[in-house]
Amino acid sequence: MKAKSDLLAAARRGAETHARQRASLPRPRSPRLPREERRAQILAQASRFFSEYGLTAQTRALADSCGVSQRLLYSFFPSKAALLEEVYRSEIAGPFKAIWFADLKDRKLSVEQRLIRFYHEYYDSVTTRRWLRLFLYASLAEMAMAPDYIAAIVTHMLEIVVAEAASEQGLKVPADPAQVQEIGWILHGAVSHLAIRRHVYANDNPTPAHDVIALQVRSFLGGLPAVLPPARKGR
Amino acid sequence: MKAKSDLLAAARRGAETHARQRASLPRPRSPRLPREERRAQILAQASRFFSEYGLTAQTRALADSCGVSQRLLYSFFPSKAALLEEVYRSEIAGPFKAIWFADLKDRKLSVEQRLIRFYHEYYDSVTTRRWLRLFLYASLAEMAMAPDYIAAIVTHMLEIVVAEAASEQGLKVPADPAQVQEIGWILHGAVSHLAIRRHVYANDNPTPAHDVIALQVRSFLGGLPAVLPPARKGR
DNA sequence: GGCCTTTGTCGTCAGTTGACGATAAAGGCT
DNA sequence: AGCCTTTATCGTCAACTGACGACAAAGGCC
Repeated sequence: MKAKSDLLAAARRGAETHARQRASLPRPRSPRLPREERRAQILAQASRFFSEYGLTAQTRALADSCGVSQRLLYSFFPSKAALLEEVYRSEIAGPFKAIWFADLKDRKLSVEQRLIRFYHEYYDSVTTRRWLRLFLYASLAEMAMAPDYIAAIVTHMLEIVVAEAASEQGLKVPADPAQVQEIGWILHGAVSHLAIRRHVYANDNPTPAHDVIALQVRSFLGGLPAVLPPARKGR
Repeated sequence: MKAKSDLLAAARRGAETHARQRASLPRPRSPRLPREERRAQILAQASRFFSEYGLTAQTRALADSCGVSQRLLYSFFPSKAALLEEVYRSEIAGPFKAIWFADLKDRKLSVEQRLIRFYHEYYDSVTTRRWLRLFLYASLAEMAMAPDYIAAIVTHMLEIVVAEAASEQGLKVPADPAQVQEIGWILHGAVSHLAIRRHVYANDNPTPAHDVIALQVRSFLGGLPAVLPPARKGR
């Protein structure tokens, strides 16, 4: 059982800290870079790093993984908390593409085609290992941003999905937005949970994720008449 | 923005450490308890504590929240890692009730009734805030138990659910168990994600959880013909 | 080459943090 | 009460950890 003894070490340290210290190699000086370039590099590495080892992982280990001294971090970010905020801001809302809203409403394609295409892209570019783990770590630590993100973006998206699907099948959308959202969450939750299973629970299944998503979309659309009433008149 | 400055403090410490130290009150001596009783009490508090503040929260803060000295913890558990293992073992597989397997196969009720009843109980007694947060913290830290739990229990359960639902609707179950599981995960993932949203993302929606679950079950059953082929012959 | 701004590192401090040896308080037993 | 086993705490150690003042190295510019 590898995880057992490593659990704390992995969670707290974050990486092979001290690897160099122990060997007492003084670490080759990092080449001079323009300020913004170095800052971007550190930020990029920080998201990888904290997404893997958690928000409590240490600044020394992060600096090591960036190949710079720990002190340098503090010339770009006033504190670790500020760095974490920056990582979160740049990584969470970033990958969401505005064009998806338009694509979801594009009636040149069937709703099934639109949903499958959308969730394929969503799964590949939003719910990546990195994104998911950051989002979960931040939510668990009660940085109150998960609700913001969900409220601002996903909620709107769910309503579009349900409206389009209902319209195509001649079903009536409830007046209560909370009700509409929970119906949209049926599909969105299934896809999100697939990502969590694969990226966080490491529950691997040989079926390709894209095939599973197509399955989920078909199930959702097939089940819609069981949860929505028929529309009043013809349309 | 409360979360900002508290983020690290909350994640690392865990509670109002030092509250007493600062006030320099010497903490009233804890009453003598039988060994097993004290041990159970500490274990119970430890699950509450670590589920809230994460596995990296500190033993001193835990001891404070138990009302005992930090040293006492080490007379019951050889190390923090051992304590965490114990917490995990006692909390994760524990709430799963063997009787659910039998209830799911009880054909005196419709599959819809069985699934709604089962997932109501599952939601209330397994995917609690405490359970979920522990499970997520442990999975993120790569204690390799999530796969164990899923493999041992959930997988079996998914196969029963799909078999029962398919049978009732005269649908054929694929020979490939991976395929069957992914179909079961459509519903299980939706329910699990509901729990994550409410307990971890703090995404509250006025709709009662039990109503949402009923909705999810109806959607799943209604969508089944769209993902499973009809059975070969009559049954 | 000398100067000077910018970039990066050293070394250290104060507060933590897991762990544990030594010791004290409880309370049962006689 | 005196003794002894069990339970609980004190005090401390060594490693860790966020933060930062002081200093060194680059490299452009004249």
